[in-house]
Amino acid sequence: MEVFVVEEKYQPDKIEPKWQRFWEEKKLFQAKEEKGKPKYYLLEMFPYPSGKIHMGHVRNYSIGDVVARYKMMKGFNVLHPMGWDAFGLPAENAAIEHKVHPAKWTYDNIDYMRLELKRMGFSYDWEREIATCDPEYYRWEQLIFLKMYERGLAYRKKSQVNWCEKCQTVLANEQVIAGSCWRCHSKVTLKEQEGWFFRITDYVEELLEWCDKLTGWPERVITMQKNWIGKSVGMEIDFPLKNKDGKITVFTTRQDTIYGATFMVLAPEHPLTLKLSKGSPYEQKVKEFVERVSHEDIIKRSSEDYEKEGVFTGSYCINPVTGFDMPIYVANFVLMEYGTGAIMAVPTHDQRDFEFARKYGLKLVVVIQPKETSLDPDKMDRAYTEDGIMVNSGPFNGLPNKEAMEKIADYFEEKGIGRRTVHYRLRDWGISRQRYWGAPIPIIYCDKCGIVPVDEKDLPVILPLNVKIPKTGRSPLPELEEFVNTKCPKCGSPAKRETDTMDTFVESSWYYHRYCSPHYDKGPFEKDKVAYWMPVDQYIGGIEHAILHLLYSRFYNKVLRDLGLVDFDEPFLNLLTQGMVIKDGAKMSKSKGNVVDPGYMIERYGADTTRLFSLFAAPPERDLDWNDQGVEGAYRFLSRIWRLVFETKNLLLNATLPEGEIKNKQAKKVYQKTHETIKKVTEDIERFHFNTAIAAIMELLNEVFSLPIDNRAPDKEVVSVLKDAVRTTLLLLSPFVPHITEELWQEIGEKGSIINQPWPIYDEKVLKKEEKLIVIQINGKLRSRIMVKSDATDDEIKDLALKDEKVKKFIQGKKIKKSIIVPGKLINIVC
RNA sequence: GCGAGAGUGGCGGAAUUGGUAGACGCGCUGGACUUAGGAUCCAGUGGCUUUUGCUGUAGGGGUUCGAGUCCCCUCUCUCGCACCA
Repeated sequence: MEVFVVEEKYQPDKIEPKWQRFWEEKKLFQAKEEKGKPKYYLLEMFPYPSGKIHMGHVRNYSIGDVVARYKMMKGFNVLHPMGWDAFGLPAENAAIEHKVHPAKWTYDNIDYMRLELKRMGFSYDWEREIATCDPEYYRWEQLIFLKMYERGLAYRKKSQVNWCEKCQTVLANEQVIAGSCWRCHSKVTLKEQEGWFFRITDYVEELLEWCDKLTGWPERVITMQKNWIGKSVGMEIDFPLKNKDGKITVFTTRQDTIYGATFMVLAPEHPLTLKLSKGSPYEQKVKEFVERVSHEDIIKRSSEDYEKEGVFTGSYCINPVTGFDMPIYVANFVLMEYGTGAIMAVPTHDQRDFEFARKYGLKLVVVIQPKETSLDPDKMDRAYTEDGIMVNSGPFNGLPNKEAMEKIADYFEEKGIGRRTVHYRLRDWGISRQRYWGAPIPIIYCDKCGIVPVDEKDLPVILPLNVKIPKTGRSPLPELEEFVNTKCPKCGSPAKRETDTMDTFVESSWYYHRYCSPHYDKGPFEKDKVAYWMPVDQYIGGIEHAILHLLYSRFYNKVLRDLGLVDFDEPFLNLLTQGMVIKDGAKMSKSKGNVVDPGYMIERYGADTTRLFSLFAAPPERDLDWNDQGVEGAYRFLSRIWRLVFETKNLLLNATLPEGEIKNKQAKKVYQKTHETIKKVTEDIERFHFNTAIAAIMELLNEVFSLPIDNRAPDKEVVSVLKDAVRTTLLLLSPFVPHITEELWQEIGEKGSIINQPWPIYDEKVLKKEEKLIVIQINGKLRSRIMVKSDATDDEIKDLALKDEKVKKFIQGKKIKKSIIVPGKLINIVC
């Protein structure tokens, strides 16, 4: 191709703002409920307005934008909203550090980040923008809270809670990651405190069951949710105390081993622990032990090398099936939170019990024998936890232990000493936060009437803004008399408001419903609009919310369903979890100094290049390795397209599209490649392989550059193929890089926005080639390649292959045993 | 420990159902144009090798006409849960 000097250079800063303005003025992304068009609700996890967008956002939202724009071109009615998860701690910390009010800090950040997102050219319907710190948002959250309270789904209780000293607040179990605070990573301690809970455990079975029906979710996330729910099926069994009234109830999943239970172990927090030792010579020791353990933090107690220790309480209980006197111990490895806080110890068949028994010289009885060998309790060096045949187990002797499980359960239920039970690891969701910057919990405490919900007509309970945030980080609300002091809605006497605020995960549990009718002022959302748009067809966000936000949202949606507000079971049909953005082998972070600022990238290379690189460098689920030279490559690619259009612009403006058979060989090749690319890119976008979709377009462009174009004596046919290829390239590329494609679309004389164009379709007929490349293998090894007619029969292919010079050389003097032909691909000759 | 996923050139990554391993991009090498090149264009680029091949997808074994892909064993890494009774 002849090279001409191009006056116009690709300068993204000149075109990007122009098109962003154009989209906004034409309201191209405003979604309306429309019958006759299939709806598509595309949602990306909304950001916390921390100040600036980061590369993780850029990646998440670029992925989403490709899907949104693609679906629009495919004829879907797309809802693609954006908003702000605007309550939360960093606003308070900023207030302390910079002496600026959390509200001002938050809204300033929102203003700045909205600008940044707009500079990226994302196709959001900004009319639907919401900020969760807006009373018009959280008033509905408070209303839902009241409905939940009415139904007993929100309740107050005193319990051992996770306390983050740095954040000065309570955390839900899901928010404690390996003993540390999910937000600030500092150590979490246990604390007795009263607070509000959502009864997520009421929905535990449904949440678990639906895990298997969420076929559009990554397996990984499903597994994590299942593990978190932690269902285990077993029995509760009663062990009567010896010489005392009462019993100890244990939970076990191994009732088949009960004949081998030789001692009992209680959690230090178990109510019987101190009682049982009272008055015995062991009382003091037990007290000291319990005291010591209770001061150890969660991290230490759950660490791998935590030594298993215990103390004898001085009491015994009786094994209900063997009559054996079981000494009762208290030990640090038994958790009060799980099961009943007491375990029957079977040292022969549980490794922990085994170690404990050896340490304190307790009795071992084998009750399950492996098939091959015979276990001797004195010679065992570890517990036997596999399956086997029951021994020393009275009426159950000789049975395989798996079979005995049910029989023992029946037997215990008949005798009334045990019952089948199911335990879950999932606890109720603690939503009280002792922080200021959150939605107030709409509850009033009255000395006479007790806990009284705020009247619905008095909502919202507005978070007062005229406060000073104390340096300690403690909430100013309890000291704020004008907020705290109120009247009891029931009896009218002076009363006090709840000063805890809600966990910010409550806001994010229903924002996607609110997007459907964001300005509705008669309820949380308009039912028919939610019915039209929901559920979310595609949700995109980080894997870090695999449990937290995604489990809470599933729960919340089910609550809304049971309140009669929505009529579907699950909020998110399909989920895509994108990987982290990495630089120099580590997650981008300020402390590591490897942060790439999107603002700088946009300034230097433009939004299109930034988007293109973040989509091209890795498939969405994987971590993305940020590479500055890779960005250059993306910019270079866009510059090449730019140049191609300007070099051929005059030809394109007057050209027609290809018609009929194309004679020029090279042109025909490009024409076929164009159609192949449409097919490939369409399929790749559908399965979220954006990197290979972009690679395919790059290939097409490389092919286009091979066209024999003579600017002075242009060949009509060649130019028509060029025009078709350029148009197609722009259309296929537009979801990835919308600005440059809009600009060039206009340059080649096309009318209107490219987003309003239908997605290109390929012609099956064009894909059919007259000749195909057939690979020849001999004994599975590649030896030669031949071109054969597409309609060649197997015999013809075989003949041609055997005539091939290279093949002849390899099969010389050998007998051909057989040949395998894969149509259109290869022939393998076995000899 | 349990569960899930992964291991492919110097690098990011392709190979959708067992059928040409390394698409595409980065980097690198050589060349062209140039006062210059960190612009652009052309050619090359897994390793070894007498250009004839041999070898190669963490390692070992297997199934198959044919294995990166399926099966078994081992190693390494990442993530999640972690004394869960």
